[in-house]
Amino acid sequence: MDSRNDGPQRSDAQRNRERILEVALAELSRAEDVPLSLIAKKAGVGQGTFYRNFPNREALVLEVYRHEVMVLTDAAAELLKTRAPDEALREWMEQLARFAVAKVGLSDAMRQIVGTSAGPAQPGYALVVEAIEALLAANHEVGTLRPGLTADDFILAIAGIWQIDSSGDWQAQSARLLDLVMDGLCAGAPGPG
Amino acid sequence: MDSRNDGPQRSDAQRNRERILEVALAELSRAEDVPLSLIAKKAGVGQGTFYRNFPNREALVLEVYRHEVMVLTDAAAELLKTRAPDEALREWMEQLARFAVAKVGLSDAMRQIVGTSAGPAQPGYALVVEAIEALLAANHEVGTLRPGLTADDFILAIAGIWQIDSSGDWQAQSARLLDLVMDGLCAGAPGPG
DNA sequence: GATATAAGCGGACTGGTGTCCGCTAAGTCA
DNA sequence: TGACTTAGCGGACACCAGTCCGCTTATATC
Repeated sequence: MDSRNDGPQRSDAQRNRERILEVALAELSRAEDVPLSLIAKKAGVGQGTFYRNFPNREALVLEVYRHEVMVLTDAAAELLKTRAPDEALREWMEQLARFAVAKVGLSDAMRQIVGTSAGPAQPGYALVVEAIEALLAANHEVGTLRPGLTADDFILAIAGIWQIDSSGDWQAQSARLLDLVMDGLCAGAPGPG
Repeated sequence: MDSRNDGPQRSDAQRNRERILEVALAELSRAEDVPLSLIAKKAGVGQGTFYRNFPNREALVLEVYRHEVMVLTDAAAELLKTRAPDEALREWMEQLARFAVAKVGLSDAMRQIVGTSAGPAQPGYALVVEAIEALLAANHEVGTLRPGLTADDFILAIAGIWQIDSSGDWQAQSARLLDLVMDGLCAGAPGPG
């Protein structure tokens, strides 16, 4: 445990953190498997500083893609305004799948994070869970989902998304997976009323 | 690539491989995250010998649990003899889930292997795929599965199994997951005839 | 048994993750 | 502006995965 809880940071610390993120975005875009030590060096900070900010690769990746993650979570709210809840859910899952295939590094991070109790601690991860909960709540409201389904259940159900191989025919593969999952999610739904 | 294809091994080589597996079983039972170098040392072989036999941790784990894996795949055939195909499938998935929770190291290995093109190369993995294909074929025969479902689809659908946290209420969690997946697998099934 | 040969050995080495801890300098208060 | 306090720094370090290559020795052949 380090001083990562609250209170104002020292200004140099904040600058360092931002420089790391800047460099990380650039480097991770070039190759997913850049050594973290290289990112630290290019950002002009020591190993210690780097790891104090991002205790492991997953934490860094999640933070680097925070912007994209926020786009995704915003999309959930948007979809709920413009579509029926079940369509919104399905469409959102498709966006998620596209995202997973495009950002392999993020898929790796998600595989690591899902199913560890440390998961919800990640601030970026919490956003995704919130978006999911909103989607599920809207669907439960109108009775298009099986009863008792939680966000955790949902996350496990779509775990396959993070495993799809981006080479090969991922479009067909993810479509088949999502069809199947969607059917599972909706089976036994009480229906409207 | 090394001489891992066929032909008779030298006797000392075979002895070494067996000693490694012996030690690995003991060590992995004590703790899942034993350093591979320690296993090599305790088996009295060099790093080179170790890695020639097992190019990475997953390969070793898969081989160590080969016996258990074979029990599992045998169970598939057995279930198909004694039950209706859909019940057999469901029961087998439950065995798989129990297995995944019990052998955390194997879950880690499976997460690594699923979704990489290197997966099917693992001999132990191929056995599991065969078992799955038999279960699916039997179900397709009697029309209890959605059409066009392949073993790959199935593996992705149950990917969540490898993510279940063994601490916490994994029984309820896996039951909910399997209910959901099963409904998805069966949705749109043509039915008998 | 002596010889040839290549399968197999094993440990030094590379490169990466994550930790530790003595030191530096930013913020604070007078 | 100077002294004090401590958050934060950063690089040496420990440890592990995986590779490489000169050497050893099991086996085949005579």
